[in-house]
Amino acid sequence: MDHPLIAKLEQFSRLSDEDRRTLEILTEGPVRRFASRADIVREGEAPRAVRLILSGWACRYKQLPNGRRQIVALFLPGDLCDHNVFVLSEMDHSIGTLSPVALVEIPPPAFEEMMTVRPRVTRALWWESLVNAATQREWILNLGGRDAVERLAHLFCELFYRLRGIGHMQDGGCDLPLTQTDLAEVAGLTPVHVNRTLQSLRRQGLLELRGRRLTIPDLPALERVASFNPNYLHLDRVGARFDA
Amino acid sequence: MDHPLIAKLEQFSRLSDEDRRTLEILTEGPVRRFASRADIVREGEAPRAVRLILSGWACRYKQLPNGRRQIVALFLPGDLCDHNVFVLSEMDHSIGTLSPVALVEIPPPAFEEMMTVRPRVTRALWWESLVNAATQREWILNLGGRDAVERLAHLFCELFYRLRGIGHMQDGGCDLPLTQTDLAEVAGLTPVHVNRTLQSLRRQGLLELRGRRLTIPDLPALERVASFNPNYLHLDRVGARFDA
DNA sequence: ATCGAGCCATCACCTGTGTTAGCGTTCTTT
DNA sequence: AAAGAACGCTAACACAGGTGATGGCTCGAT
Repeated sequence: MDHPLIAKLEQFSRLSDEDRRTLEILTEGPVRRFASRADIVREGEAPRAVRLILSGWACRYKQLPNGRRQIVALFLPGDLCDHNVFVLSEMDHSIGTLSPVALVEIPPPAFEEMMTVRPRVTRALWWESLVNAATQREWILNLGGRDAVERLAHLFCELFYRLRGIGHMQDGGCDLPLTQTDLAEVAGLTPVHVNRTLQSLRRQGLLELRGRRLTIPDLPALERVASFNPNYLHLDRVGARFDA
Repeated sequence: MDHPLIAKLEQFSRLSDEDRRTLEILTEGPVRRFASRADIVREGEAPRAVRLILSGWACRYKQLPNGRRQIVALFLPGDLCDHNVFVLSEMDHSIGTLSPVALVEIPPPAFEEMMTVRPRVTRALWWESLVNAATQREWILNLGGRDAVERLAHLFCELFYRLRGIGHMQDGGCDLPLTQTDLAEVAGLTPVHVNRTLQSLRRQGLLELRGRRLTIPDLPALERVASFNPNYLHLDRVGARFDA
């Protein structure tokens, strides 16, 4: 398998062999593995290292006193849990897995040293954190401005682009470990209504969803339904990699 | 009036006279003024400088093709529009004013130079950008997990803390330039329902709102209604400034 | 002094989503 | 092989919030 962080950053800028090697060395620490549905960090704990997801799906989530849980971000392979967390004394949210996950923890000093010697990588990492922020904003728009059908359609469009960027889409399809309850916690809906909404998307031929496999037969159509605009992903070099 | 950025950063760490002077010099460029309801930057434009709000209220917003507008962040005096935007080639959202605004634009080189010579300020700026990210997450939770009453109550709690941090709360009250339509665009509601909800908050004695002035007579009560937890604002030094 | 534009308020009605409950299937565990 | 848990699906009903329309107030422009 290709290195997911390198694959991700190369969507933004071309990296030299030297850059790539630096990233490989940085992330070759011991691999930590987590079961599905386990917590990686909990709200209230002190942040320690920078974490890189190597495989599997994870999420940031926050819990309300009434028991409701809201997923506020999804982590896919190649995603970093914010570079500078260690400035903060306490986590304001938890990070948990949605499937079995493998990750490495990058020691902050190694991270900072790399920033001084590899400017192109540093710039690419700034890009990645700005894209994260933009994605958060898009989720706010999604929750505040779109109805259930548009909201789920938008989520699947985003996942399509993000998974393709790390080479996880094969012929319009991907593995989707999320349950309908997970989707509900992402979309701010109830599981029942997620089910209704998925039925509707399927009936319209916008989605196939069998077992743990998602297929998007007609991405442009889905994008139209979602009023999806990928500009917030800032995929500057995408033409170089995916055009015919 | 005190320097709003310095006031803000001192909620996180104590700054030296030297640090303060550096920040003052950095932000003493020409002041640009905008009328109320004007755009500062538009989606699609290339980002240029780092902007610091000196006075007035502004917002990031995104527009849906159906005309709906969603405010995804509020800027108060002392707030910076992300440090590193200039890495991106194109804005994915617009920034507009909600009241008359004065701001300075900090040239990126000056910014970067400061980062190399004033580590404590740099750290404080990291803190500020992490707090921004945390606030975005909290807004996602707000939209996804809370009903209209809780949502508006939460917003007013957040504004209380943020305004207090920059010295803009006087005896439990502040000026609130937002119209009910603005509140609707923040909270993902219709203006009509915002009106209903404000009535309800007023009837419960949680809020006074006359003219452009907001008073919160009983913050703890409002916090309870909102299930507000200020941990996401990471006000590490707050005890040093506001305790009796 | 008058006009018009915002803004706040209110009403009646409608609809998207939540709630509760139940059933069948598939996976896991033993 | 059996039992239980998790998950997907459905249905009937309830309600929070959206829609559209209207009136009154305030305030700046003419």
